[in-house]
Amino acid sequence: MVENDFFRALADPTRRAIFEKLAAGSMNASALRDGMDISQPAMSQHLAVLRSAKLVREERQGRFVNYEVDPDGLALIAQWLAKYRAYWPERIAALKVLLKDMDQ
Amino acid sequence: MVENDFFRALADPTRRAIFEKLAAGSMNASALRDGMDISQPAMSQHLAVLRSAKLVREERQGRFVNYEVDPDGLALIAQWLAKYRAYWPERIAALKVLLKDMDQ
DNA sequence: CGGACACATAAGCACGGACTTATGCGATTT
DNA sequence: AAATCGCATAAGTCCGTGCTTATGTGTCCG
Repeated sequence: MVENDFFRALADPTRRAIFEKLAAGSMNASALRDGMDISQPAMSQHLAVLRSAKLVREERQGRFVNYEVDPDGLALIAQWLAKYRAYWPERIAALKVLLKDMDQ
Repeated sequence: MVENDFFRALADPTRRAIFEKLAAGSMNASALRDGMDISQPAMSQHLAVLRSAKLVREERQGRFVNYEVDPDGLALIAQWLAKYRAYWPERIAALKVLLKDMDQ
């Protein structure tokens, strides 16, 4: 189940912090670590979870692995959210119109 | 932290099933149970988690408690998603325009 | 008024998941 | 070629969390 993946992946605050950092600009695993007080294996494991949730994708560059945000995961979240657009508050009701394009 | 709440709440497949059921129509806790193979206390605990995440809200009716989808939670998810609209695939890029209304 | 009902809460348990230390594997450097 | 570096994986530990059984609280009905 795909939904299980991205919700579970983002349920962890550390992984959300990693994701936010990558959203500000792609970087490798070591660069992600500094300023985060997290061990190297822990970072590697978090990235594996984010990867399997399609929230992040890797690109090998020599002995470095560059990570960046994967739009696929965000699209999956948007699709999940779109299923419940009937309940969205009026403030963002205008979204309904546009999301019709997404469905087909 | 609010994000922590709704992501963690939806990370559990049983709670997502409950939420989907409520999205199809509001009902009380007992009605939610049948066809779900879940004990009464478990359902009550799940509903408490969904409630604190603002994904669901209750409305007491006599000795029954009617539950329904709370738009606030969905709005919070939409807001979170909006932060990363720079990475959305082209297919739903049109959303960017509309989401500007949501930010302000 | 007393019992049944709908639901919430308490307490205990078992399992998953996030961490640790240790090690493996490619790639680069000297 | 050997050492080092960047990262992944293995194995073990600890804690959060989802379940259970038991009980509490409030509401309806006979």
